[in-house]
Amino acid sequence: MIAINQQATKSVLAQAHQQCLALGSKLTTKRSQVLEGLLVAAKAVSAYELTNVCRDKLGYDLLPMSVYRILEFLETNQLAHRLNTSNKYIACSHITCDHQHQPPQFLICKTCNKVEEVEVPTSIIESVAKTTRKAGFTLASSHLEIECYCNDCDAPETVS
Amino acid sequence: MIAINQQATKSVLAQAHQQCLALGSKLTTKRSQVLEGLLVAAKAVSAYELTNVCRDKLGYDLLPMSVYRILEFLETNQLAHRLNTSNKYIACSHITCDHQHQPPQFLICKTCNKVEEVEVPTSIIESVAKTTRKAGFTLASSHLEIECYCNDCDAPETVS
DNA sequence: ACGATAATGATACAATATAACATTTAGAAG
DNA sequence: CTTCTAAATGTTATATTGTATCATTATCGT
Repeated sequence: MIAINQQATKSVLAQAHQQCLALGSKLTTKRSQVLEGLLVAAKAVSAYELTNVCRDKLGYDLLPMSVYRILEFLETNQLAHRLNTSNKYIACSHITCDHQHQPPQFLICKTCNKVEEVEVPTSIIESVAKTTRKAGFTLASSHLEIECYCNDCDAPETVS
Repeated sequence: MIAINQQATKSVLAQAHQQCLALGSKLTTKRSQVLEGLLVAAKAVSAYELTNVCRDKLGYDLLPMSVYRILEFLETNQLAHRLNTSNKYIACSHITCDHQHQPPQFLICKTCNKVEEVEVPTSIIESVAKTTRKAGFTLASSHLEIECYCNDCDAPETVS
């Protein structure tokens, strides 16, 4: 199990390296370490939590300031996402795909921070764009974050 | 203009007072002051910014800790909303309506923090609920926040 | 008036984020 | 191979957002 995950991580990192090159940037050692931290965390973590994951689980020593900078780089290169509703970060779950994606829709467990990344259906994008236009605004991003409970955590009480 | 706004604010506060009573709680002086601060701000503001608005524009002296507590109260009583994407707060724009509402959808200008609060269309709620269920999650809230630019601020460059 | 509960005051501190400047590293130009 | 430049990272300080805790005050039913 652990071996398989390590293998999978390694392959994602290799792919990420290629993706950076294609975008004219470089996945340096530190950047790769931060991305690896996101992958082993396997849920949304704050920049400071990620610093701890990198140190405790991987033996990488990174300063929070560097982690913030690198997370910004990873976002720009579509390797990670920032979740605005929780001020946390996750690895992009589509690093090993090569097709273009719709804007992401994140299903975020309020309890354990597990995140499922799916594509925003076209119908929603169109509906949101229309509403936005009607209200006299211009859409900046269709990225959606939805607060949920995952099956492991279950809602505290019945949700209507 | 100023007189009209003051009048409008007063009427919203009176309505808010009634709404609290109906919910078995009380809109105390401090709480009313914080709500008034949100109303005169007329855009999304952080708790600390709100403290400043209350002091500078209204002459009310409030501690940030109190403001946080009161904002939580106002949220519970559906008089204010917390915007998770920006860690800011706005007055509910439906205080003077008395019908039940759909979950709110917020169009938020990234530049000036102006916010338009509309209802989430039923079709979106259904779509999100379905996606969520399919992924093995339970929806916690359909509250949506959309990043936009308002007409006064315009997008920094053309948005696709 | 008395006691219980709600509301607010006050202080401290935790968690998240950025600014600013120094140093090191990696490539390009000569 | 050196030197210059730009990118990346290190380092420190500080700003911003949010919570915990305990003390004090106000409100209300009895």
